[in-house]
Amino acid sequence: MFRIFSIFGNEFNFNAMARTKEFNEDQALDKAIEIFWHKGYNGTSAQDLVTHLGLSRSSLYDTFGDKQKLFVKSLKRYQQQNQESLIQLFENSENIKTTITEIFKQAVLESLQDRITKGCFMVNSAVELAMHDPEIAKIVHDNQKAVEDIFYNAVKKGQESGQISDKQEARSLARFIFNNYSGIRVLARAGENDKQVYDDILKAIFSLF
Amino acid sequence: MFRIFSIFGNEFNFNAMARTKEFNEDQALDKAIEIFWHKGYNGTSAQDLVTHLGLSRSSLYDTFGDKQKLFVKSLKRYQQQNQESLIQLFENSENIKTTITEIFKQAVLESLQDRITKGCFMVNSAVELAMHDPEIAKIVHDNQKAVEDIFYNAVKKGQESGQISDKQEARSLARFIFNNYSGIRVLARAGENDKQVYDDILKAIFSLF
DNA sequence: GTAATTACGGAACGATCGTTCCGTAATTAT
DNA sequence: ATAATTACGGAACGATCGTTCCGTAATTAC
Repeated sequence: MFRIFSIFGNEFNFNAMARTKEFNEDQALDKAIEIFWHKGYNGTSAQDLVTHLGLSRSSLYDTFGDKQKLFVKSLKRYQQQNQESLIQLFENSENIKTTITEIFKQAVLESLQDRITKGCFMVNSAVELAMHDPEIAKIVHDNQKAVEDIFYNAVKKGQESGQISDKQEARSLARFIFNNYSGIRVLARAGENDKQVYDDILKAIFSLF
Repeated sequence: MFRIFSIFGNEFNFNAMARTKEFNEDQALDKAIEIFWHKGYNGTSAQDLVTHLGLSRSSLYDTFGDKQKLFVKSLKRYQQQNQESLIQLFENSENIKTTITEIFKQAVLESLQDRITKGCFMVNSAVELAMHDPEIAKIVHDNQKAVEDIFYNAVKKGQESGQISDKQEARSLARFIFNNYSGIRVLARAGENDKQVYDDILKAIFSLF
């Protein structure tokens, strides 16, 4: 920090140093994502955060402000990470339809593998908080639009290259895909672990295009 | 209440009467459904319940046990009500596919009309609680199976009468329909109020069968 | 070293949580 | 009227909530 005081026309420069943080902020945020994802906002106590993040109450509050601010920062980070990996998947994709099926199959795999099925942090937050917290609502809505657009661009590209049937409008298909992705994540969160249920849904989805 | 005491071989019958409840238990449950649906389990305080149900703490606890028991009873009642109305819809249906579209259109209407969009109480509870409360998980899972079966029977009937294409397996289609219904309810809970988004999804869904 | 600043660990705060308890009201058979 | 029972209103409980505060540790320019 660097401060300048001016007293009676004389300037004094103070360049005082402070103790360095003993933890990495991004790593702490990743831990916060984990526990908020698992337990939800209301289900996660300040003590849970202290324990799971491994830093003291004061450090936690000094760094992130309060519980709501930490949650918002976690959710935004999660959003950004997922959005980037989604974009990358389509950038490296040779066949759009195959990539979309891979995305769904991956979601199903996660649902079946995870001993603790967490669903989707964004869907969970939407259901728990969007209605009562405008800031969360905006993040959820922005995410929806962003993901929808990523699917839209992918579908459009797929239709132009003939990989995807153009019987459905690209925008409609993108929204349809997003909707089914949400549904599957809810199913996972609800603890469904019968692979056949997911496979049946995927079969129906991908017979559409 | 009726009690029998036996003292030294003599039986004494006591038939003592008590004050009558000033509220209707089912009406109170409906109020509980409302507020739990709106605010979620963790978001609803005991004071919220007292205020919204209009009865005292003691009456509330005497009647329903505790908050979790009241929630379970509310969710079960909601499940039963919805299941019955769904069955009735298909019993009175002349065209299965039309009825299914009506169900979705109704969900969309509710999402757009409600000033406070509550989504679906079952979906909300699944996301918030199924993972941490086995009793809720069972209700959610039973509901999923029951609703899936209702759709399955309806689809099968529709396919036999030629109202629904039999290109899709009935079981697969039923699960697909359920999945999209969940998705739409999440969208509503997230506050989506652009009719075009819902219409696009419905268009895609119903082009499948 | 000293001064200045920030990080840390943990105690402590007031508020709210879900729940219990108590005194009184209501009800009806006796 | 009395006895027996349950319902009611509201105060009160201990526990936990999110948050703040304080004393000490660490860091670096001077």
